[in-house]
Amino acid sequence: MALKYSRQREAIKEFVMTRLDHPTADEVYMNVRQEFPNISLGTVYRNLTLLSDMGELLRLRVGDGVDRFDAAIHPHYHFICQECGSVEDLNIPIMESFNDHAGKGFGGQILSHSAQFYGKCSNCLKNNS
Amino acid sequence: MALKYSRQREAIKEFVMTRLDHPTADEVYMNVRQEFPNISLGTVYRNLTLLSDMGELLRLRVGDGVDRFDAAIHPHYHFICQECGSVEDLNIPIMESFNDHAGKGFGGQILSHSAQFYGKCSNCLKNNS
DNA sequence: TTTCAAATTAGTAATGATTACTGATACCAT
DNA sequence: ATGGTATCAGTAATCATTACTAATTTGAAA
Repeated sequence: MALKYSRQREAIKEFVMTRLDHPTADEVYMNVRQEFPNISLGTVYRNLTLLSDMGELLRLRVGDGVDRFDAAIHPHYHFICQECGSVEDLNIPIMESFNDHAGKGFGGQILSHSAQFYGKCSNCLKNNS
Repeated sequence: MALKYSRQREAIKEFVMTRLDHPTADEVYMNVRQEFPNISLGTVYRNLTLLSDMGELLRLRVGDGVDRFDAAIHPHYHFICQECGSVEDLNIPIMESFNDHAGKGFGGQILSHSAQFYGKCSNCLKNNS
């Protein structure tokens, strides 16, 4: 099971890296299809999973039932717009002390956390809906 | 579409309220079936969704691909054991200032957040696996 | 450069969670 | 008691994701 190069995997990774939003497998599929018209959705999923497992991508689950993929692999928080569903990275550093804070009076051991922030993105604010 | 009483819905809500862990729809189904052997999984889902929409239950998505339901409807953080997958409530208050903190240098408007903490639960710590 | 085993692919079938549909039943105001 | 409608059980459909398989691609050794 030594890893072998594949042009499809390369294109998938390249595409995710160009995006600041957090494309779903289907969005990746739709776009990579322009370069590889016969690529299959299974190939996209397999490679996204592979790249995530290798730590070259982040698999993101923000609770909308679809997996999203993020080329920014450093730990960070996410913002989800309640209006349009868009997902953005937030630039504040991870609050490490939050782990200890949450562990007060808790019997187990807390090692990490993730957080999602909700509200309106700048676009939806502008269109004041 | 006035709401009508149903014994099934009552039993579903009752069951979730007795539980401190966060049962999935299937777990609710398995248990309510003891009282209503013919209840269908669809009925369980419909009522869990209805109760969540009415704000009497919380629908929880912690990223394991299954929806969980929580009778503790006040906002609170969750802990997920990386060992056994169990989900527990954390008793610390929501850190409201986190919203403003995260909004620094962000163009949109942050109204709320959720957070999940990961590690080992007390049970798995005890069995030091 | 040819060769060949192993990894990867495209295509498709299978899975698992959830939702939608339908005719029968239960609730409840009149 | 009755009639209208919400709810039900049962089942089919959907959606995201994973698994399977025969054919193709890769890359290291001959």
